[in-house]
Amino acid sequence: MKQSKIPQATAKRLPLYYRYLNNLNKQGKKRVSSKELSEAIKVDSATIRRDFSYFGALGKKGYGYNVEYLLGFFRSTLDQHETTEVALIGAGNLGTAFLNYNFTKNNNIVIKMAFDSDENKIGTEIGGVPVYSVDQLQEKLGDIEVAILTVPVSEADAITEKLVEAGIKGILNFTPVRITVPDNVRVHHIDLTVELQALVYFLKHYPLD
Amino acid sequence: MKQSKIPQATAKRLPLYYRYLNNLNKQGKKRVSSKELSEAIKVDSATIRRDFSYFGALGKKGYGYNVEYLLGFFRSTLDQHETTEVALIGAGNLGTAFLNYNFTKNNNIVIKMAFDSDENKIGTEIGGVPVYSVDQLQEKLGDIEVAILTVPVSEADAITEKLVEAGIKGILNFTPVRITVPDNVRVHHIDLTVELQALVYFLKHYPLD
DNA sequence: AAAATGTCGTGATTATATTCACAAACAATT
DNA sequence: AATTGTTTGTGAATATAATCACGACATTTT
Repeated sequence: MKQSKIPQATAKRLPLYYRYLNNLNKQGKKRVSSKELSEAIKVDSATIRRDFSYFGALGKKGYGYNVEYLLGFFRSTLDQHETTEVALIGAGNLGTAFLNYNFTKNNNIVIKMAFDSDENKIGTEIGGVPVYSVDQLQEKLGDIEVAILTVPVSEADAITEKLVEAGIKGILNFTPVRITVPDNVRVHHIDLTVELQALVYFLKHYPLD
Repeated sequence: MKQSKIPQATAKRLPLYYRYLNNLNKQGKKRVSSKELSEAIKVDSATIRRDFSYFGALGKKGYGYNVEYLLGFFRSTLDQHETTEVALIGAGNLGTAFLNYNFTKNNNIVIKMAFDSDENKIGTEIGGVPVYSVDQLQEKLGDIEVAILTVPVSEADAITEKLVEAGIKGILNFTPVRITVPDNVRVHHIDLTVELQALVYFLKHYPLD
């Protein structure tokens, strides 16, 4: 389970590789080179080869990589053979967008349940996902370990505390709040305002022309 | 305009600093230390001091940073004194979430218009933002240089081409497609599936316990 | 079967980012 | 006014990541 020493930067690219290999496979492509991959996903070809090499010698010199083999390899590396169930907290606009999005298409990740505090939403289904009251977090979560957090800023800290109590191990946090969690809980922040502001900043200060 | 040599990693943190300083200022706080900031936004205090130092000596030894001064400094650095107008393409679930989100609260970024291909949406307003047909991109965009791309995968490449033709310089791309653009156009990718998969991967392979 | 071509895997190099650790400067206290 | 405590700013060290560049080997062509 812990074959560590794979650089984080590499780990973050794995899902990207996986998806593109899936596409190639569906198109019936049999082989692919690091150069081809590079052009498609905009990652330097040497970086791709280096990334792959952390897992051993997956390719053949003068030939490239066998799509099916590589895909199978990444499928098991990314644990795509088993389904990962996640919960979504906060069925507002952004949350609803997720609920209507079919993650399962290419990935074995599925949103199993959602939580909200709006009486009108509790008890209904959104995108086929049942919505429970946030008060039911503890009892409903079961062994789900990953949560998508799309609640308003004002709720973020309180809900986070509840999630941690209920045994959540990973949070994909879309609120601007830098939530505080114990050391054994992993949080990835996606801060949409920050991303937009950063893009604007780069445009003005790092002209590409 | 190009005071370059500020590391990209630093630039990406600026909006984060800016928002937190804004909060402090609203709370009436007069001074803040790198240590305090560090605890709030989960960035090492040495990193914060280093980041700030790229802009000169902004603090006082033994005292910390003056909130109001620092805020003012970042406001102008991040060009927050002038409004940046952006366009949103694709008023689906995710797009609608953005349209209902008030970026302008803390940031002078505003979504000025949206584009969609759904006849039922064209001509309406969502979250106070007018929705036009994607066929009107060229004529309506005006001098808007930044676009948020929330269209389905199947549309991504075609729309991107139109955006580039219409003079867009920056794209915040929420589609899984690694769109191809000329060198003078900047693209930031936010790939929600990849983020979720990466979080799951880290949980399984990089245990924190 | 020989030559030409393509492509990997990786040692070495370079680039970028983080963190340590401490002198210097100021603030607070007595 | 002297002492103590705080916090910056940064040189140096370390860590992480990207890129170069080429030997080795498989494939393809002639």
